[in-house]
Amino acid sequence: MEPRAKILIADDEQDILEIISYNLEKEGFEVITAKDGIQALELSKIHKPDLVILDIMMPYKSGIEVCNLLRMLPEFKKTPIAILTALSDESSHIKGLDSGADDYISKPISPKVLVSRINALLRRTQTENPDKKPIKLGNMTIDQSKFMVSIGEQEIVLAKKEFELLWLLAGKPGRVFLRNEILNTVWGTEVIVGDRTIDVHIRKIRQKMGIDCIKTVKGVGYKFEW
Amino acid sequence: MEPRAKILIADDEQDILEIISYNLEKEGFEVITAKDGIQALELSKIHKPDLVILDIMMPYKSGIEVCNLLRMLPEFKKTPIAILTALSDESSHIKGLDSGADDYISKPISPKVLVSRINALLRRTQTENPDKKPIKLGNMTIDQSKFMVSIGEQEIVLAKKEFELLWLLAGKPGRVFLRNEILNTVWGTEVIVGDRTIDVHIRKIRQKMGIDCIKTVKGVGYKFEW
DNA sequence: GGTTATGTTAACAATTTGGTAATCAGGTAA
DNA sequence: TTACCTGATTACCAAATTGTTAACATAACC
Repeated sequence: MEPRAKILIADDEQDILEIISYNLEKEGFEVITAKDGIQALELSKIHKPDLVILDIMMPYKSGIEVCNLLRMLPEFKKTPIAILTALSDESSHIKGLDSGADDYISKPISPKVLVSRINALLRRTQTENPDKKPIKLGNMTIDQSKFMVSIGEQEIVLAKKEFELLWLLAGKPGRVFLRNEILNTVWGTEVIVGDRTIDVHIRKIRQKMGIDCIKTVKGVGYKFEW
Repeated sequence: MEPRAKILIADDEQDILEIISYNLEKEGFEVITAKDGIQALELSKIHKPDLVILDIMMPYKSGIEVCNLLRMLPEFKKTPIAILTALSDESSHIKGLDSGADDYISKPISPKVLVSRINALLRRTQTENPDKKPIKLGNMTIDQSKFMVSIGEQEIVLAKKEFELLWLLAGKPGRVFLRNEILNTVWGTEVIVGDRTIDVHIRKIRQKMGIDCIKTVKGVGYKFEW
């Protein structure tokens, strides 16, 4: 498995840290743990995680304080931050969101649900962030930062979903992506869309690209082939 | 549309069972209902559902007990299990998640929301098997992730069933697969197909491959031999 | 040679996808 | 606000592909 995102998680309960780490690592994430607010801040600066999960109740600095401090650093302006808190504590919920956190997760939470929320967060920001390198195949370039595809001199503008779909397929040319995989990656596990949605987007991409570089594997899925 | 998942739902309230069944069947699911914990267990063993929904409060065995017992059976290790419970009952929330359930759904819930959570659960688990390593034998490669067979430079395109059949046989070269084994693996136990179906597919594979690498073992089955 | 299992072919059934247009949802400008 | 965009999704039917069956031919085995 290719390394996925780097996640920093801060909580003062060792048990929680272990359970969450275990589950995230199983999913292919790289996990960094911190056991208090100060450590969370320091480790964040060192490791530059792609996602930060902060418990509210921590020694020295609360999750909310850490969140606020991180947001002041330019490199964490856009990093997704999730705040963990006990179910009951409604008032901190509000504070948490005010502090610029992207999600608010109440404990207890099942590992699977946690993973899917993390995926959702990463997806949300990864598509907005101009941080990935453009894909180049022959005279074609797919540039995520500009949200643009060019073939030779010609520039093609794709809509968001179209681009995400193409990005996914072109990321591993030749590999067949099952319809389910595509749904999970581009649309996420939370949203439900009909069967034909994928086809329509594929069609639009083909139309705009002019060249048929997306092959249908009937009954299985789609693949990109240059 | 190919039949979708088989869902077992257990609740002691007849009304709930009916409402949920109705809505799930309308969505194309096959629904099995159980009215207590014991029945839920028995019917699960018989029908092997793809997803199990358990109410917490049930006679004889609670949903959590059933969940724990199911998880002990190898065939239910990975089956998604959702626990249904009344909104108020927070403590069971925790127990429910500890019991290895994949989702926790609080009643009351609208049919639409329920359906979408079921879809999410199914999708999450149905995709988990992305790519296996390609089979390589001499100059032949069978790559499941690319859904492609190549002999030397030549690429051969097989249809879905053809590929699955070849994948099975080539997975253990030399081993003879009984016709029944093939049916169970490629077609599944639910579908009934006639005798000649396998032969026809075998023929198509032989035809497309050009080389006869599938040997007939008369009265027994087929084997792959390079 | 008779019997049985498999091979072959073509027809048919079922499924999947492509294409088009309608609808929905969210944003933007007058 | 309203009217008007654009993108996303759905609906629907046509077209293509795939899967299955049936019927008959052929080969293997006794």
